[in-house]
Amino acid sequence: MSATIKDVALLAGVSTTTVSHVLNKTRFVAKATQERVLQAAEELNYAPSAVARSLKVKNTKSLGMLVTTTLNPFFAELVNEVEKCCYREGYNLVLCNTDGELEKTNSYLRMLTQKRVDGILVMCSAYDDSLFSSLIGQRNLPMVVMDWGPSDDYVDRIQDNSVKGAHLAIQHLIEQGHKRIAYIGGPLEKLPAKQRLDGFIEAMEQANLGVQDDWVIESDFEFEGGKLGMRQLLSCANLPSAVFIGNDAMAMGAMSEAQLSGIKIPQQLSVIGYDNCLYSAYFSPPLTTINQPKEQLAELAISTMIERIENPRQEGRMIMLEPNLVVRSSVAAVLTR
Amino acid sequence: MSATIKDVALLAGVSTTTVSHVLNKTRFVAKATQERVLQAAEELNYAPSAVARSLKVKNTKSLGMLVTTTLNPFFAELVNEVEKCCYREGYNLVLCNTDGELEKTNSYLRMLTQKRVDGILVMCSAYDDSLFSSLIGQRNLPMVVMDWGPSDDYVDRIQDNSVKGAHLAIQHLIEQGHKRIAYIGGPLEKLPAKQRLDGFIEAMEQANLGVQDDWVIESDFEFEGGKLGMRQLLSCANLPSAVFIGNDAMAMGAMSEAQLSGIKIPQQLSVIGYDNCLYSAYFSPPLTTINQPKEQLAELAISTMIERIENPRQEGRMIMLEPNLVVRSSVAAVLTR
DNA sequence: ACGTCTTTGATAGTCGCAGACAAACTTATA
DNA sequence: TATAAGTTTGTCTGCGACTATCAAAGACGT
Repeated sequence: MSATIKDVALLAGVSTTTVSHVLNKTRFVAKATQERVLQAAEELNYAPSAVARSLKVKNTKSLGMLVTTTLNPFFAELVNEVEKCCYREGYNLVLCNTDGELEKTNSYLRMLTQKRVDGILVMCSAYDDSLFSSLIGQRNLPMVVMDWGPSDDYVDRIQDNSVKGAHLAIQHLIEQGHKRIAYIGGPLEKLPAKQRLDGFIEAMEQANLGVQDDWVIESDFEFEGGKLGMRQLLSCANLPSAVFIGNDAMAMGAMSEAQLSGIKIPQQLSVIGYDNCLYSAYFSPPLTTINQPKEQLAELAISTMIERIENPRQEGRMIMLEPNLVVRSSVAAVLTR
Repeated sequence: MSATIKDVALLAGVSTTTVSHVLNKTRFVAKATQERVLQAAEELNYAPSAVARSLKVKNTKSLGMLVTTTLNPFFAELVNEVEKCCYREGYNLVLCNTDGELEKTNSYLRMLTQKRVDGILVMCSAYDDSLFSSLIGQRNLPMVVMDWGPSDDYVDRIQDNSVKGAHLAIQHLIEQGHKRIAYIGGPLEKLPAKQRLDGFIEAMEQANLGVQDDWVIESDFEFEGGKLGMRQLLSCANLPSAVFIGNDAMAMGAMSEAQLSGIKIPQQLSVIGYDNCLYSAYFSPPLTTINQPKEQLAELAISTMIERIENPRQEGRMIMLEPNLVVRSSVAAVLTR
């Protein structure tokens, strides 16, 4: 099949050791020899086998990433950032969509350990006991969890501080004069969804505003879920003046539904989202939302990962990321009358 | 570090051969022995090293996917489908975003060959000579190209028939009574962009409709590009009654911009997109667009890939996919007066 | 008791590369 | 001239799994 180091050595008239050394620059080799080797390699179109190399050096320079689904733009953007960091650091990224299925997750976990990836990034956002137990089975494998935490000292965690994000959103609405605020959120078994709800309630209470029961709606973080959530909200006897929606995808679905019902945004209904995905600047009207620092998140995840790969014997760390408000045009000021 | 086959053999009191055989079911082994082995493996949390295995069996059960950027929802959806197929077939997917940079592309190509992936899926859509020459350097590696074709008999190609898609779009507009039709497309060095433009012009000519020069705009397939394209279109002296936009991302940007300028869609301006991304059903109004059969595309790519892996010595094939029209609400009928 | 089958297990070589150890050769120094 | 020191390159083993080839043990017939 493809040429091996032996072929190169033969052609260059040196030992395989020498070839290995010039290719990896791992010891001095006379200029002339070096050139002979390089030329032989070139001539044979030689590509060193990373699999043989990995067997020897015990690392693969690849990372696995477990993510619910990249169909969600937020995850897609995050994966994109992660991939960028990986590339920069010389790693490959093995993409694993779990689709929220335990079986797929376990299967991938098995594949990844067999493939001897150097580490696993987890972004599944469900704090699910069964997943947790699958994970701890791999405890020897460096792992950083990006949105929920098995409370365990062996993995690093990065949290997005969704409670704060929700506060920011509600504060903004309140500052714009809103008092009647609804919430459409994600499934509560996902930590960010839960935190955003908690933050919403907390913020409302702090402002002495009531939260009406049928104004808090649990949905699924998807486009369609937003649409359905809005439909449900619109069926309420009285309507809020603003909605805080748990992520931008749902915000899109919700706005579409509301506008289809003839509701003007933001004049009749203000909307604020969460995530600040790329496309939220192109909604009609452009979406005011809470920004998650995705680049920073990816950056941190990878640097933490690499640090842990190089030094596995440290205790799990927990890093908190700060969200911030991005004002666009989907929130209107309420006229005080 | 982690347990090896030897450890398992030792614990089970058998030879490594036996362990290998029971794990791979490659020869009959007494039930009792089998169970001892399995139990030992379990006890040691044994995960066979795929890297050692790969070295011997000469395949890695992983595929590389070269894609411009998964930031574009169309690619994201496609990657998602591809990943699904890979999983089903027992392959891992190594995600490689090229960002359209030749250097990154080459670097990834090198990494992938070194990692000895079993094949490479290419979805870069630029028919760029330099990429082409990088690719043919890897001619021994199974490859399927999903949206443009190095005219070469060594790779398989899947084409989306964008010319036809453009025809479908324009036909639909014409049927709805439109005669004054503009076009905002992608960069012409990308084959689909070129084909969609060609199809647009062809369809217009067949209908004896003129295409006004400043109504065909070349942009970049991104959200912002759509916005800019629309801005440019709106600055024309006279406006069309409909726009065909080269992909859904640009359609989103364009619609946002138009609506910000107070133009009612579809009443004052009809819009038709291309790709039928998940989110296009949630535009305001929901986008009429040309559907690309993404699942089928992924399916075909993977099955073609696997076939070629199993039988590398066949000549390159070319498969054509058929787009279809999805009618939603962004195109209005023109009243004949 | 011996040979022949059948069933099951062991030995050793292989994949391609890295690196510890050491050899060969050159030059400087006593 | 012998020896030390330095420079450059080579030999050989092992990473962890697979697998071809052998070998042992038991069943069976004669």
